[in-house]
Amino acid sequence: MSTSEKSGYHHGDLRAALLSTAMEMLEAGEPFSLRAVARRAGVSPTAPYRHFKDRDALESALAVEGFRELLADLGGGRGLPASLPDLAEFAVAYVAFALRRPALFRVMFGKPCDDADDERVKAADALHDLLADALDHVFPDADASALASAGWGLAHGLACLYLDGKLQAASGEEVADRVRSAFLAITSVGS
Amino acid sequence: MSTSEKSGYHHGDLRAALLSTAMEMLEAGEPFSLRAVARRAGVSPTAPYRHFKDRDALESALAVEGFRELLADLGGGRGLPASLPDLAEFAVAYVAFALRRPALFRVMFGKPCDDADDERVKAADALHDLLADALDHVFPDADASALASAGWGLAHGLACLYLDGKLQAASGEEVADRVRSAFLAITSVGS
DNA sequence: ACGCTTTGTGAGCACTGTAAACATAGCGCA
DNA sequence: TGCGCTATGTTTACAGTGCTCACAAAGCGT
Repeated sequence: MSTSEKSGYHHGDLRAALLSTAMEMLEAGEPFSLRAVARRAGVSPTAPYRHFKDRDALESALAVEGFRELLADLGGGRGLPASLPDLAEFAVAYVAFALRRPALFRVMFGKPCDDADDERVKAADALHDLLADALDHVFPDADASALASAGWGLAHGLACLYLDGKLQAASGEEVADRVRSAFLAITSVGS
Repeated sequence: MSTSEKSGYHHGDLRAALLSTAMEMLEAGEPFSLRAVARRAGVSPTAPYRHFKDRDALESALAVEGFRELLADLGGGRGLPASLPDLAEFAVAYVAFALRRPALFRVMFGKPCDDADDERVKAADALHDLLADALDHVFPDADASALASAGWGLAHGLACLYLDGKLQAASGEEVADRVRSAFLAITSVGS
């Protein structure tokens, strides 16, 4: 009641409605367009422009939400990792997120980050910082920044490659196993 | 002469012409559409459909070419890497390729691999195999497959993150340094 | 109660991908 | 040599897209 169906003409909270229907379409795997979300939200094709400058602006907003969820996925119920295997689970969770919400993941990472969008930049930085904290926690003596980039890069790269089918695995479980293996393999290479 | 301007109506080798003008547009950073490449090739808007089923088919062909070049970049003038630093240079070269040809890189990796396109699948596999060979060469005792995935993932992830501005660096040199550092950091973490 | 600002609507433009019917020209075969 | 088949290019057309602009409705402060 509170967020919807007020009168007929004025929607009440179109912005939120647009975001959530857009998110639904993303989850459903439907290709989405500004017009399509407008249609589905029961509103005229140009109404979204009152709330989003651009198609890109809508996507940015979705991406920000995505970053929030990804961060929650990584941080939530886990606390800072304390060991190498804990870090591997980070990577596993990252890839799992990408595979569970492929379209959203693509929106988050598929195109150059719009630097003008502060929220989006901040969200990405938050992720990097979380990684850096985690790695600094496990390896206090190492170059935390380099390690954070490496960790993020590894997780992100594997996510992309599995998402695009460049690497393949039969099930989600198998993906998790392989990501774990990859992570442990590359971190135990220095003899 | 041999590949161009025959009569007026029949182009001679439109397919190749379309591919190369599309590639040029990609390199120039212009957003490309089937119609646009047709226009630029001096041909009617629907002519490309005689040579490519789809927009996707054109992109796949470009991607295949991209994989060829990436492989050449990685293999050429280097031979199989023999040490960990050699492998780091692999990653550096991979990321450098992505930054030097961003649009092409996005075409290669930006969307799910069309499994129906054999050439494209084969090209991607070739890359993975090259990596696996290299890693098996440097670490004969390790799980080559896991290491290859990890190495590819790391390089690919860093490429994406720098490309999207999620990680930042002032110059190409700095990117190279950071990629090297990241690679060396994560491979020397097991004490 | 009046006007200003916010929010939604409508028509319209330039563009895209794609399909279908048509035109041209080169090549194999009589 | 000439005839027709097929490959290749053209035209026309349609639905869908992002986006702009002029208009309409509704809520809010004075």
